[in-house]
Amino acid sequence: MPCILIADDHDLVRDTIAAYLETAEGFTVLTASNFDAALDNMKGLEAVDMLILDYNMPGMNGLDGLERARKTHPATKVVLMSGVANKDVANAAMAQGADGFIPKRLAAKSMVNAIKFVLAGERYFPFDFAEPKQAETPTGQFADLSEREMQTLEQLCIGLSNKEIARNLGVQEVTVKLHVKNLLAKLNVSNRTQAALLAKENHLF
Amino acid sequence: MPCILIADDHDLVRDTIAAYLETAEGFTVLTASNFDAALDNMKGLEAVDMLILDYNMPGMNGLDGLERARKTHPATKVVLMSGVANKDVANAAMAQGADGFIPKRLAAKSMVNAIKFVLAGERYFPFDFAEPKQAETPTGQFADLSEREMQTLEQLCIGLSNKEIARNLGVQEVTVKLHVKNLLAKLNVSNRTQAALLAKENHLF
DNA sequence: GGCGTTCCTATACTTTGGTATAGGTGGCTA
DNA sequence: TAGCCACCTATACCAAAGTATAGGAACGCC
Repeated sequence: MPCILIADDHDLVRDTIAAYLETAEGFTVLTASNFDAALDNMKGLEAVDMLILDYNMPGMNGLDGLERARKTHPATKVVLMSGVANKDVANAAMAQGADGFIPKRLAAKSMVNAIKFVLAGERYFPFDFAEPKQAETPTGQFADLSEREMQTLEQLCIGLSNKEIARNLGVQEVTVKLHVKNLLAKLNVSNRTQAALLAKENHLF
Repeated sequence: MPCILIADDHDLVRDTIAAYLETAEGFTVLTASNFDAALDNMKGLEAVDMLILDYNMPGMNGLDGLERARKTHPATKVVLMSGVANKDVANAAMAQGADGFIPKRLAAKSMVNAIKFVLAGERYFPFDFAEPKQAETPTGQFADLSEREMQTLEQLCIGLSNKEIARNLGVQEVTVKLHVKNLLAKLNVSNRTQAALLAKENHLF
């Protein structure tokens, strides 16, 4: 029977998940309330098949905890769990060798499926994180770009020059320069390349 | 008990998968050897929970088949299966509303897990497709960049100016300009923004 | 009407980016 | 040894990008 260690500083969250995995699935479940306690717990017995780490937890220190856990216990599957983390964190975690990433909004049944997946040797990555649909109203920093500035940004994102953009938008080059200048300020970046990169990172275009 | 319809023109593949799902999991499995036969099969009974479509199959016509299947049977989960398709196809399929994508190289056990996933209302997307690791030797156009040019490109990808790059690399600004000019030519793009975008698209940095 | 906003244009300017040409170093290789 | 290549530097020039300031047209809003 698989043995799972859950480390999360929220007692309620940790214990309910543990209880669910124990009763519904029959897993052996250990718990810890912070990162160091988790590693301590694993020292005694080497039979922990999976370690579930809360991303926001004392001692975790972002992805450092992941790295440390993987180094000290290479045979144990390590899965990150988070309630707030975004796609980038999940991607980074997977890139650093996590065996899975569990958003807390996942249904209990799906979480179990994910865990089984990982125990079977697969890696679990929640689909909605793969290409998160951008909110129709652009988020945060992009929200207060004007119509024209947004169109300009779009052209920046294919690497066009001011002249080309001017032609495409049917305005003078000076106007494009103005738009560029303004959008750089609004996005808080210092040149067009950074603006394009930023927009791409946020999957705007 | 879930009812699954598998459509694949390779008899061996189709029937072994069907047999496996029937015996090992107890699913009810129907089969079809091309796309139109699959749709015909579904006309009679409305109880097909999941439709597994081979991406390369007579009548499938790329992602057209996916669209047609989804329109005519909105209640049925549709999963695409392929032995050769790459990440882009998988992404496109998921974007068009497929409930899952199964590469044929998946272990049988994992495939079952994926199917259960989808039947449970999740969407399955194989992790290795999410961020395919770039070949260590940079592909094609990036292959003949020199060491320094590659380093320069890396800095371009965070939107730095020539001056900043020069400082970071410990050389004069003119030298950076030279590297930039050369790498633009090698990558066949016309400015630094396009170079950065291109590198990012290929997940170089 | 006056006000604020977005959008457009203009002139003028500085900085940055990109090209061209030339030359020096060191390493590798035929 | 000669030749190639990656790398660095220099001078010079032109094009593109970005800044600053000013003003006009159109719109909605109080």
